Amino acid sequence: MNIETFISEAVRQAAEALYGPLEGEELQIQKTRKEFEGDYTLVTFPLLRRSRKSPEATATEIGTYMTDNVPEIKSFNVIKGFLNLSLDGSFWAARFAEVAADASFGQAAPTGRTVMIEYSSPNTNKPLHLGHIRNNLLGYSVAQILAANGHNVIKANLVNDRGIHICKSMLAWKLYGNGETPASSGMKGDHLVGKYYVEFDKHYKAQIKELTAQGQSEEEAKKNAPIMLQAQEMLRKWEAKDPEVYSLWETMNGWVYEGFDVTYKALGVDFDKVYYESQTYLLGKSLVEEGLKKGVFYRRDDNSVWIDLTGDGLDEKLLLRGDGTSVYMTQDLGTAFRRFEDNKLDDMIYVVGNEQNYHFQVLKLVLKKLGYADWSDHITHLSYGMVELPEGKMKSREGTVVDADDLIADMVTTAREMSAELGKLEGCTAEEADAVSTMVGLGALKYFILKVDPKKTMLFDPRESIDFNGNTGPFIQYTHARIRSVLRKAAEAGIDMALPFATTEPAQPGNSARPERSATEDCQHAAETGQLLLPEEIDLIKTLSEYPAAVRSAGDNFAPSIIGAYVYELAKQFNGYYHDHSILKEENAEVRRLRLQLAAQVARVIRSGMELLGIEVPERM
RNA sequence: GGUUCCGUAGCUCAGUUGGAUAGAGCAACAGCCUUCUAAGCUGUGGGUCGAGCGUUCGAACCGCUCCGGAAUCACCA
Repeated sequence: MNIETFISEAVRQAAEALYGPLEGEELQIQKTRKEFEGDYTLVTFPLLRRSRKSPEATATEIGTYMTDNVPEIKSFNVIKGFLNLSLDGSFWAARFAEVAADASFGQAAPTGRTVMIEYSSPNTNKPLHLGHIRNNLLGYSVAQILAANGHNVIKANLVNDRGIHICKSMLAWKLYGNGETPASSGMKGDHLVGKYYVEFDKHYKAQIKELTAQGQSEEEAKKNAPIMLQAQEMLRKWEAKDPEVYSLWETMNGWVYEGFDVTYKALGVDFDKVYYESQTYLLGKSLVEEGLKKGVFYRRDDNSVWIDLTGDGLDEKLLLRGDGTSVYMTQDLGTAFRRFEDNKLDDMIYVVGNEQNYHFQVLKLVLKKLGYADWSDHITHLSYGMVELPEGKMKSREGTVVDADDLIADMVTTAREMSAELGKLEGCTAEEADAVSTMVGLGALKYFILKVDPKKTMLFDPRESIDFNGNTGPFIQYTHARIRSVLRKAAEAGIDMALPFATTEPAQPGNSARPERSATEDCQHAAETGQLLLPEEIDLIKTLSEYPAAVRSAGDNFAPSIIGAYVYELAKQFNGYYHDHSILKEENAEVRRLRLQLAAQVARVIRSGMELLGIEVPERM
């Protein structure tokens, strides 16, 4: 049952019985704030023009009507214009039974919509860094969240494997590499190629210096540096499919992909489709022709094609070079078009940094002007903020880039040290210690990044390692591990765990493992006899039942941070409960059973929520 | 200059379509392990929600104007 719907319908009926038909926006219902008694609150101000009474009188009138007519409403109180309604314990018991019995809790029914989400999109000339980590984690998590919202999700990666930057690495390797390979150097492929990209830049700068010393202007020197001219020559050869250049390109890209695969695997992200720009960069030209025909685009004297967007507050934008070759926009128009057609997409999401906001604004506008508004409207640029260091932006030239592989390794090492220090690794095999350190280190990193609203610029200070206490991934993982530990102990002690709502199958007659009462009856009985459902337990049930709403909201807003906040709140709340109430030592078997089940459901939802963030949770830590 | 975005505690961040006395974590200080894992729990201090107008019964949230910061406005991708 959807609780919010239930409440708002009940309130609507009460209000309409008292004041006649209402408009939609006149009913404002929200969760009651912690500091007041009650579960849900009606804000009466919008109703006053109907009731023609004071806020207090209106609230009291509706509250009285509801306690008299709605069995689930136990009591109410009025504070200023706010009507706080308290639901009966058995109501929450029934909700809990529903949650426990729902094997796919948090997973929405299929919507039939197909959504493609493109993320990662690396260049093949250097290894991944912290910025890519944010991109990958966001992309993967949003994909998980959309799947949980019932969509068919296609995870796509568009690899930028061509262009002058690739040639720079290739050329530097050819000139200075002495045949070095990942195998010969023991270096990860992407790092090796990245090394030569840096090497290129070093020589390039030296040559510029030399040329300016000879009297050339800086601009001339940049153009005339021999190494740059050679790189451009190499690009031309590549485009002409020169066998030697092409083969080198394939080899070096192969190294990079091997390296990326390792990083992706470490991050726990994957893709359903990988596109290579070398195969798509010629797309989009037919769309340009179409635009010219429709008079949306125009051709300049030098034969280049443009669109004038000044009427929309933007600028004039180039769509095709004078020599007929594509630019970024041409390609993106083409790939967008092809993807919608090939995959029958309902939505297309690009996880790309906010530095490209303008590009996507233009992309959508151009598609719209071409008459593809139905697609344009279903393109979302999931624009995320940069990750900054205390001294500002990461700059590869200044060596302030935080390398993805290094960071991951550091996090795992820190996790291991911390675990050892706390004595958590005693009695563990080496494999277990590895597995837990990896889980916790990555959990800390991922949560740290995903808990921040995607669109905000975020700060990362490499000098202070990421926290493991407080609002962190390990805190949530730890809560899960503690619950699992309790459940293990219960099983070992042979405590009755065969709870009817612990399982997905309906109770079978003759299945002796199950008690005779149903879950709901069990809870209700307990609630009636006052043995179960302490206020803290009701609070936990309330929070548990909000999980689907959190999943929905995270999906609507493409915001893993909403899941993060939810799971943290749940874990925190459970920790307080755990501290105050013993589960295994509870003597009343019925109460103990419910507490075990409550703990089990909290663990389940934590696991499920963390899965949406791409974070694993350990059985012990 | 145009466009887009951001500004909340010393620091890092929440704050769901406008609601009650603005919340967490870190850092600081004070407590809690003979008791299901102390990576935990409890308490204390800490705020002109960048500023000012306006809309409203009610604004951190909506509108306008400033101030401060970021990105972008390439025949790069």
